[in-house]
Amino acid sequence: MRVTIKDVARKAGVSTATVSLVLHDNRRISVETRKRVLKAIHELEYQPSQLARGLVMKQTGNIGFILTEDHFLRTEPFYTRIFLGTEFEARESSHFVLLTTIPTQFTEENSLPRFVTQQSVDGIIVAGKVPQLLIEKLKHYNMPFIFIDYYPPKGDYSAVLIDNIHGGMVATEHLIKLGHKEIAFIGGDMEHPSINERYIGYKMALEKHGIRYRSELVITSEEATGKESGLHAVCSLLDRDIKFSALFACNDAMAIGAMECLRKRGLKIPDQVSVVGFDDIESDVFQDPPLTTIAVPKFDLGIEAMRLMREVLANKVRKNKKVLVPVELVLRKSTSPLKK
Amino acid sequence: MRVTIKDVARKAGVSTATVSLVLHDNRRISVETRKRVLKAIHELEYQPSQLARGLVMKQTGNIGFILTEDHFLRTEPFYTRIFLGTEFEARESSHFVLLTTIPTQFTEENSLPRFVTQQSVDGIIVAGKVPQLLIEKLKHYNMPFIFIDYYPPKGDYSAVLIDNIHGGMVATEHLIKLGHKEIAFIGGDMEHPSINERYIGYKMALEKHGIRYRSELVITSEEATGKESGLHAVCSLLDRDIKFSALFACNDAMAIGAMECLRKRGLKIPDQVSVVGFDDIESDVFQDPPLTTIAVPKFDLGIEAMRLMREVLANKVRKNKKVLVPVELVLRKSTSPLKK
DNA sequence: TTGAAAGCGCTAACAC
DNA sequence: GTGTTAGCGCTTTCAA
Repeated sequence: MRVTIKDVARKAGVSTATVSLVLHDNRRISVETRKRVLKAIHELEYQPSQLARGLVMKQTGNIGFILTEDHFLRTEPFYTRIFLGTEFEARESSHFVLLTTIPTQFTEENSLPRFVTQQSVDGIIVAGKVPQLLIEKLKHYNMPFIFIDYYPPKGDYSAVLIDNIHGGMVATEHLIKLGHKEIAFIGGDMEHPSINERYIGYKMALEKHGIRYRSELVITSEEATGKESGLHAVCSLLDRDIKFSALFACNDAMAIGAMECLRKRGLKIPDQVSVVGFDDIESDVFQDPPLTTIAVPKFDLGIEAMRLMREVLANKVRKNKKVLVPVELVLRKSTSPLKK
Repeated sequence: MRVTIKDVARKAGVSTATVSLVLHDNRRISVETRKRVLKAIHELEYQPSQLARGLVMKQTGNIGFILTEDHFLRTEPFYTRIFLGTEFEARESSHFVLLTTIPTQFTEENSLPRFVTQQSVDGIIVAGKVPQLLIEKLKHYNMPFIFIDYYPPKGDYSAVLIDNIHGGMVATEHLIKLGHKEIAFIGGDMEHPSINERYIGYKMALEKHGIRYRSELVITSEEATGKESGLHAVCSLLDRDIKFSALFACNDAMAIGAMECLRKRGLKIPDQVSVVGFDDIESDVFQDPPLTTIAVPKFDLGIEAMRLMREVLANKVRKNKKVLVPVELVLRKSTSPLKK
């Protein structure tokens, strides 16, 4: 049989109410009894029942974590790291995180995660880009939700976002400081806010340093943001005989594809072309040369989301607070000063 | 305010007990009232509180899922797939799965997952190889646990395992049927039951087909089971001038490393050496040539674990039942008939 | 500073 | 067949 608050009360010679009060360290308990109760708790190895507590306090102690199946099953442990951050931070407030995936193509036929229909969570964290339909459906339930690394086109929500604009600037400025002036940008899925922001950062850096923006140096027509897209984008640049001494790819996957093309065409990295990516994925280090990039602190994204969730749950904050997680340049071997 | 069983009872003009009985579809309720109750439930969109239910039924409705941080963050989505299987199957019985990681080097300093110390789960699923210390600590809590793809050296537990022996046989027999007689085996971390079983399967197949086991064709000295180990193992074989026309690697990672070495040494795959792996990881398809392997149904492993957990929870089964999940040969391009 | 008691939403005897 | 009632383990007024 489980040790209950009654057992503790009996052992300490007090009422259950008193035990409850010391548990919530209420100060109007005398040091004396407080000590007795604590001792009893310790000796009995008492653990309060979350169930009973939740029942009276009208909260489940759970947070739902939703992402698309694709994102969760990605080879790159991007979202798993974010989840881990959330789970880690959840320990601070004794929350549990219920992870579930939704079909990448979420349609009317698909039902919402059970923990929302069943109201088994106090709030929902949505990681990565998700179908608008999901959001619409989620709105019917009276639960706070927080986005990570995505921001729905309409509506005003709480979110934890990557500081993409700044990252884009830093990446580009790094290249500029190395003496480069002909800096290409390749991106894909430009609808995605994150990608678009990195592009904005690129443009801002150019402007700041008085370098003219040249549209022929920019590829934004790729549909996807994978290796193949990167390869394709750079090849198309090269095919059109566009000259550039440096390249900023909107993410590492594309950067890696780009390097593949560059290598194939016999261009030396970084001697002839400097390359910088974005994300800091695991395989960067195994590239030849290792890829210089903007590191995104995945774990921190999860941590911040959980913290924000706590604030929202405690009504400490307006429902549309945003937090921008800083990124930083990681110097590896794919960039070098412009050779004359 | 949440819709409760009382609201339903009032609306249907019955007692809460009746509603509860309908919910658990007890048959001694007249079709008539049953219908009324169901209607009320539907109209009010009533969702029973898991909290309240759990409190009286003395079960949390949660299952804990533990794996090491390393395993969860692996590039290859092996354990994430297993988790997904568990989570998917959990829907059948309205369970929630609480995923948490433990440090890969779990020591006395590390505490157990909160959901176990706090008794917030009804059972625990442990995926992958974990430190013995974890298991010892877990035993103190009176909860059933089930292992996936690992079996502790001591003790007798419930487990969902890959049919490695059979898989090892099938892989080897495939090679034998192709005419190969000089079949090398490379393995690492032979303490791991799964690896060792695959090795046993290899030996059994040889014996079955009257092929003499030759220890010089076997490398079991590698510490790890990664790409580098595979590369190293095969190179050492080649360095010693050992002849073989086929190779069975204990997993795909090693197989891929092996192919790298083979390619470097100028050996054609499959013309000069046929290669079979084990696991069916994502990158198999991108190898040159695509790797023939034994496919492990990761999702199914998770499903089976959850099913087994249900049986154990319902006391339908002894605590040490094991289920072996079948594997199958996936033919790709890395094997071919022996060339004379 | 502490205790008595009500009640969170549900289930399960036990009556009727 | 259906209702009454007593909890499950906790928190929280309200009294004392």
